Amino acid sequence: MPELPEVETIVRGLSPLLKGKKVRDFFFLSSHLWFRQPSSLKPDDYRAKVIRSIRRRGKMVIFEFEEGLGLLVHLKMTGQLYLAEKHLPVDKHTHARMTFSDFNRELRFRDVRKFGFLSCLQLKEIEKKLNSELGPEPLQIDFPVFRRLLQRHGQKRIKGWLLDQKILAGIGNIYSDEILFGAGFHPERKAASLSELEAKRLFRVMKKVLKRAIELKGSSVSDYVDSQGEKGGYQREHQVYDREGELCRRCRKATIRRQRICGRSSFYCPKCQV
DNA sequence: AGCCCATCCTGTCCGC
DNA sequence: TGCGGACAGGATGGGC
Repeated sequence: MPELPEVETIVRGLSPLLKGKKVRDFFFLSSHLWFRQPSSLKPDDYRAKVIRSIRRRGKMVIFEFEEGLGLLVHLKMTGQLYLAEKHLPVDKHTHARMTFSDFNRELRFRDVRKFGFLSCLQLKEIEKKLNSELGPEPLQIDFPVFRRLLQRHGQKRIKGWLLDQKILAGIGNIYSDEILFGAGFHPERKAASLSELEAKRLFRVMKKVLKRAIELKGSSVSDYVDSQGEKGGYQREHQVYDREGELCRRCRKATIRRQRICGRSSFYCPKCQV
């Protein structure tokens, strides 16, 4: 599932290649993608527009075109956004394509489970939506703000706290489990139960895990590939995620437990995480 | 405020 | 070897 490190990797891959390129054609291949998402613009409106920038906010990708046009993309669990040679055939899971007049590859949106979306909106509308739906970026936040957020939502369990996009934007099921293992906290600990020192540890580990995952171009579980169709490498460093029944890599005594917490499969070491 | 559940969707896996 | 059912999960919305 593309979370912050995966989406960051995609954006870093797309940005240098697509910045300044002019759209030739943009079209949806699946009607569900068009009808399920509110849009104020039509795909045809993007014709001949130049891409000014591509950026990430939380788990979302934002394309900025000239004249205030924007495109908001969320990959949810199985979405893919990548560049492909135009002549390569599209399969039934490819739902949108964008071609360029000055680039020999095309941008494709593919999503097996159809949870992801593209939203054709003005940049101003996108900004408004992001500001109302997302909390701050985990890699930009400073410790005092982080601590305040822990206290403000203190009754939440720490796993649900990390997963809540309104509190912090970009962390999903894989990284919440890896961060909690790294910091040594049981996923059901209440956010407000962390002492100042413990909060600092969580803060530090959160940044370390996310940065390392970006270095390795994300975790390839499920369908994740980057903008060039390549897999990431961070899954090789997973300590707990999807390791149920395996030996804990830290204590070498307990085995990793899997438990449904906050509506998600949660993996943790019962000995190392308290 | 926060928890739980259902919903969207389809490929995969398990048991018979 | 095949079939049916359970399961996975990001975000949302409803009910408690």
